[in-house]
Amino acid sequence: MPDVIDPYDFTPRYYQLASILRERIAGGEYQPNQPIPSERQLEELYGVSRTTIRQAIELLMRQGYLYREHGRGTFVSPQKLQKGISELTSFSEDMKQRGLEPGQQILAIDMRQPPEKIRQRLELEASAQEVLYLERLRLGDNIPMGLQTSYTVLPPGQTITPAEVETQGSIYRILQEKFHLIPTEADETLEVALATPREASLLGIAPGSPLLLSERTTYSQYRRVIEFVKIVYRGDRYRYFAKLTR
Amino acid sequence: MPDVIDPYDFTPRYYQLASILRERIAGGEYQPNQPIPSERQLEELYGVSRTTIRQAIELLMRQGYLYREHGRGTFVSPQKLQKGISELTSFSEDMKQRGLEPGQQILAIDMRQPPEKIRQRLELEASAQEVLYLERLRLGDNIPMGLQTSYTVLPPGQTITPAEVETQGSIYRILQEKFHLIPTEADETLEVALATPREASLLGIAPGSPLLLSERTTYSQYRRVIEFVKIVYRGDRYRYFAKLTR
DNA sequence: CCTGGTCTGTGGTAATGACCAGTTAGATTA
DNA sequence: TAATCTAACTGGTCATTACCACAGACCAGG
Repeated sequence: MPDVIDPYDFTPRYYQLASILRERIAGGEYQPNQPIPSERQLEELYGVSRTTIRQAIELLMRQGYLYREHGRGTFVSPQKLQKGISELTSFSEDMKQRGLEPGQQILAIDMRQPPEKIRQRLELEASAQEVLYLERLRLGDNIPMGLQTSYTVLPPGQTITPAEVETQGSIYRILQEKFHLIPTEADETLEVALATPREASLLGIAPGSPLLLSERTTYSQYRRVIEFVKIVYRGDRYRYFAKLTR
Repeated sequence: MPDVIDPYDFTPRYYQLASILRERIAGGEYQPNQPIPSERQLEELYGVSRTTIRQAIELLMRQGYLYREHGRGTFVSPQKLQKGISELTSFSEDMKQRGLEPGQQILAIDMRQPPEKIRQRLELEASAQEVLYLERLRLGDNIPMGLQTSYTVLPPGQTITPAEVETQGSIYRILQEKFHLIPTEADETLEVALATPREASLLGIAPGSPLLLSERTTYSQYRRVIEFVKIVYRGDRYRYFAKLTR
């Protein structure tokens, strides 16, 4: 990434500028809680308009790199760089962020009519189409971390084969590459549950052991439900992170 | 809220416009998954520039009311209005959102030197100042929901009296009104824990019962740590909500 | 010594005009 | 008929100019 704006680059200028500033921050050139150059100065420095400058800065603010104070300036956030700020991630990405090698063991995969409760959460009509059912044991560094049950809504007439899931690993990637469906938003709930005998034996713990139960509904860029996922995590191995803002 | 932009209003025009559009959506005038007028049309309709239109729309997108598709239009999100989208809230606000009457029973309140582990999370120097220690039983509709332990950093020399906490209820409000400290960001972790005998008796459950353990570090508008809060919730009574985005 | 102005630099809001980049539907062409 | 092109939308990016609102420093007057 060069240090100047390239007008012949395809990517927007405000995006290029954001990358440059992000590097300056990462490189320690701009220190935490210290101001970066003012908008008017940046205008001079990089030969772009204030409109563009502000777009770049807003992007970096949303990403948590900068904060502003009216009348004072724009400052570098003192955030220790921490992965896993509550963004929408798949289990695979989640594990990688924690520095663990993601793995999985598929227990079931087929197309089926979802039960009534699930059908409602998928916002499907009663004349229900079949959805992809998938039950997987999720591993981190080859150790069972959780048991995941998912119902995925595919475009009518489409299917995903077991082979595809095996090789790709991430359902999200398949959805994106094959159907151009991009998960952009999700609602998640977390609560405590106790392991059933089946869950316990699969996870290698005693029945009745405490679990962290996550239920997630994922929406596409068109605000349609893509999937409903239920995961029970081993209570002793998993911790959930969230970054909240006001 | 009028249906026209008032140039003599103190509030920014893009904010006024956002309110108007939000009402049109709430009133069903703009239907879910249907397009709202294009940016050029809104320019005509409300007599403001496209710059302002776009700011209003971006605001409503961040709030989840609208989504856009390049080349097609701007559409109303089909989201059922749901409270508790992962925003930074206090326990009191949280309870209200769930339709429960928040209550509390203060078990301890004093100024003290925090233990080493806590001091690090508060990002305080070793020459540690005293912080406000508070232990409260949190109630929802007069039923124990959780046990909260908090360490709050006050400006040097300042204190908060038990009376203030009793009457105000919310520490956040006191911080804001008395010290102009606004909580703007927080990091939270959730995991499973088992009730100690003391926790169990306070919460009215059996020792060893599963709990949802939340640890939260809250930051001010100046990106300084305001407080560190640990809450154990009754596993059978509490569920955590989060809204994730990509 | 404090109080209240004023000046200057900061970000915040807004209008205008221009062009780029997807999407769609109707007209045109093979 | 079917494929293609084109024109007219949509939102996305960018430059320029102007003025407002807040913070801080400095200075004059009490």
